[in-house]
Amino acid sequence: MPVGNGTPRQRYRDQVRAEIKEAALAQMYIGGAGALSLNAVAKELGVTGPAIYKYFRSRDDLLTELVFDSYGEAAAAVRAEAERTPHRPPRERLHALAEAYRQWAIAAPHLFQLLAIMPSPTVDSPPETIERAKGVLGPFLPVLGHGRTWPAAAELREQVQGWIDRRDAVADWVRTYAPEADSATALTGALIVWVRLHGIVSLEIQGKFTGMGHQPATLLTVEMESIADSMALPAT
Amino acid sequence: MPVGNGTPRQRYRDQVRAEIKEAALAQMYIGGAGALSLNAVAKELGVTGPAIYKYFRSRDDLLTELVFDSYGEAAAAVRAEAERTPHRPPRERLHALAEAYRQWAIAAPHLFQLLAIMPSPTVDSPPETIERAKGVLGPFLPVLGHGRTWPAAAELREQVQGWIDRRDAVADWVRTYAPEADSATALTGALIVWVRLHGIVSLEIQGKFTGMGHQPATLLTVEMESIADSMALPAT
DNA sequence: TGTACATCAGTGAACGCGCGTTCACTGATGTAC
DNA sequence: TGTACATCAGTGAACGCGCGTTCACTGATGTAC
Repeated sequence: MPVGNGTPRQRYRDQVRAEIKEAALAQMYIGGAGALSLNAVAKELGVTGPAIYKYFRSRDDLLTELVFDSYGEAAAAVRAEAERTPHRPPRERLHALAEAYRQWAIAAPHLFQLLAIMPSPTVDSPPETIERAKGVLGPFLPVLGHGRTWPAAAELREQVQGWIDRRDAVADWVRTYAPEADSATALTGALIVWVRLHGIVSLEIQGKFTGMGHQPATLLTVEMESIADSMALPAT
Repeated sequence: MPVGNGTPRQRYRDQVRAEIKEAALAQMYIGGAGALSLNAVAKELGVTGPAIYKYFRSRDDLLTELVFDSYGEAAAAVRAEAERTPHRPPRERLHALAEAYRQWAIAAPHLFQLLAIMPSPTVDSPPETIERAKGVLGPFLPVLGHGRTWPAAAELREQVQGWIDRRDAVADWVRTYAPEADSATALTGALIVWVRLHGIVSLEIQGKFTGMGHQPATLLTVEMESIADSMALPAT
């Protein structure tokens, strides 16, 4: 969203839109995703309810845009970590990327809920959102491309390969992030990473680990190290 | 809940309570957990809203009881599978138990949401509920007790051991299900199983795998086999 | 620089909705003598 | 077996709430000549 460009009116519009989003997120941060009320947001901004409709067509529109932004932020967090140390060993980078995602989720649990937990019945994912989701897992692809899949994952790998063959968008996506890697290897690895990462982070965010005797970070390390071992990711 | 005992009045009460729950679940099955309205349930039963209050003190009470029941059903599904083939190799049983849990979740996605996904802000988990949750993972314990933890999991294992040492309830729980196993080994394994199982099943239930080129069952097999390998679970 | 006009942010009233919950009641069911 | 009484399931009206959304409006801001 271009803030700071255009006519004064346009700049004002962009700023107010941003303020609405901010207030909406603050509200969801407290009450959890799903606790979004346009009237409450309006009151927070010192404005009447209908005023919001000058900036967003509906509640769903606002929500959809927030989901969209969330993917962007998650992707940015992972990408930032990837760019921080581009030349470290793959094994080390895998841990770092996973932990970066986890830290982002912990810092912004309402955003995490928005894109990963919330059963969003009304908010369907438009194509652009799916496009954005690819950015979250993307940085993992070149890292995992340094490994290989293991025998027990052969069948899964075949299914993934079939997906790559059938869908150009998927093939392109993998090639964009990991042009030098074997696509099926990288994507199979990413699938496993995604599933394990989601398992740990979603349970942690929902507070299901409360009172249990382990540290989520340790658990995440064990899980990622397990993938690194299975895929024989280089440690140097 | 004892249906069929007591005075006629009591039996009637129990039956109506069951009907209310059933209608509530049917409603949540359609609209997702969180779409529970007492008025709608009452209408479904051909009764006015306030009538519900003769059977449940409040909406939250009803929800809490449904959550409680859900844990019971999940636990029953896993236990049933465990009792079906008690003498098979641990490796095989691990796969079977995990798949049984997955199948239960797929068959009753609203119940799964209720206990695993729903951000339940108002419905706190009473101690009895926690007690029930132990029944879901319990049957995994003796199976995993046949293995050993691996080097990369050493730190996690220590944390788990500390938890066992500090909390008698935890120690008792593990001992009940796996009296002959090393507690730390079984519990560390169960933690990993839980996290991976939840990762896959929650994403599948939420439809996040839609359009992707893999079968969840294959993914689950890969993940459980990975645990079996890491823990050197006997295959015979 | 000054005036006429167009744009558009925000208001306030209103719509219709469904929600959880309370309360005094009626009428059927079950119980005790 | 019959009658008096107690229990209690369910009703209907009402309370107060907040929600998303529409609409005609006013008044300030920006634009064009």
